[in-house]
Amino acid sequence: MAEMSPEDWAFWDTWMRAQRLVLRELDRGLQRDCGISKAEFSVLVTLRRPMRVGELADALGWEKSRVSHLLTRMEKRGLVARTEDGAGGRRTGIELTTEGRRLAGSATRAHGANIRRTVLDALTGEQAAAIRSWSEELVDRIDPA
Amino acid sequence: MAEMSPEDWAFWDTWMRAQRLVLRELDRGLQRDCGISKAEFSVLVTLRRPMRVGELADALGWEKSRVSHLLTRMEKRGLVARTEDGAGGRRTGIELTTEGRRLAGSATRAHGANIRRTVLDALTGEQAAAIRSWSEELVDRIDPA
DNA sequence: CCCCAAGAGTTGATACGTCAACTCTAGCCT
DNA sequence: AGGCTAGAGTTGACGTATCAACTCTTGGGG
Repeated sequence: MAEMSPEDWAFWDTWMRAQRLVLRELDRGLQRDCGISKAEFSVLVTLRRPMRVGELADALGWEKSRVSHLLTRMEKRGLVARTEDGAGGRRTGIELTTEGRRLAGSATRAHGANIRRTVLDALTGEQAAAIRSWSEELVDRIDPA
Repeated sequence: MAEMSPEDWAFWDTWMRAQRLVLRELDRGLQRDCGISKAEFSVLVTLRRPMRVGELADALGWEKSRVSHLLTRMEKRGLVARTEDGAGGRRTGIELTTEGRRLAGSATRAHGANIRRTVLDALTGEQAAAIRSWSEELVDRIDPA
């Protein structure tokens, strides 16, 4: 395991900086255009049908407790509703409200446009291929599940 | 401004997922090996000499208030100290404590090793070049300053 | 039938980032 | 000199992420 060279650090710093800028830019866009955070956006687009909390957490790759906290906040704003699961009246489920479904649609369009403008338009085909293959490798390596 | 195609979304989702995994992995490593967060690490390596808060904030590209909050927490743990600037007894400055300097060194080694193992070892030369040029383009585009 | 162990979900404590409002001081203007 | 303004720094409120501890229900053993 070799040491990090100055070039390695420069590469790393630049990448981290670009990442931070992109995330901040997109967060602000989503907040400005739709009034939601990126995390809330993820919930809106993932929750296409009624689900249990654990199922949603798995789909998002988040911890249950994070999902629970976020759902509490979103419920207060009328974007999601906690319901009963139906099957025997067992446990709680969650689903989008009408307002949540409406927001999911408009936010997808707005966020997509922001992504395209901020990130994808700056990307050549070669760069896209390199980044895709690297991303896939990283995901496999860190979280093979 | 074209719409996002399903391939665009797939590319985006994979990249975001890889990013999240990498950041989480490195954060945990730093916490486990050195007991500090990534933000604290950045302060430790940036604060090589006594500085003013605004100078540090500029060097890091962060908001002053974020720096101030973080310094408050780090001061409590004895990693940094708020001092007077000297020149005429004007304003407050900040500097690393002995403990902070020690941690800066060991954390740089530990964190560097984690970065190399987690990220750089998964990278070919071509991918590195593509990602570097893309990162630079993004930084120019979003934050030309 | 009663108890208890496991799984699902929630809650609380703590840490962090952001925004806006606030304090303090130095330099300037008259 | 008196007062105003600009810049530096801090603080508080709020939303958010993580971890651990907690509650509730269900299903199994005795």
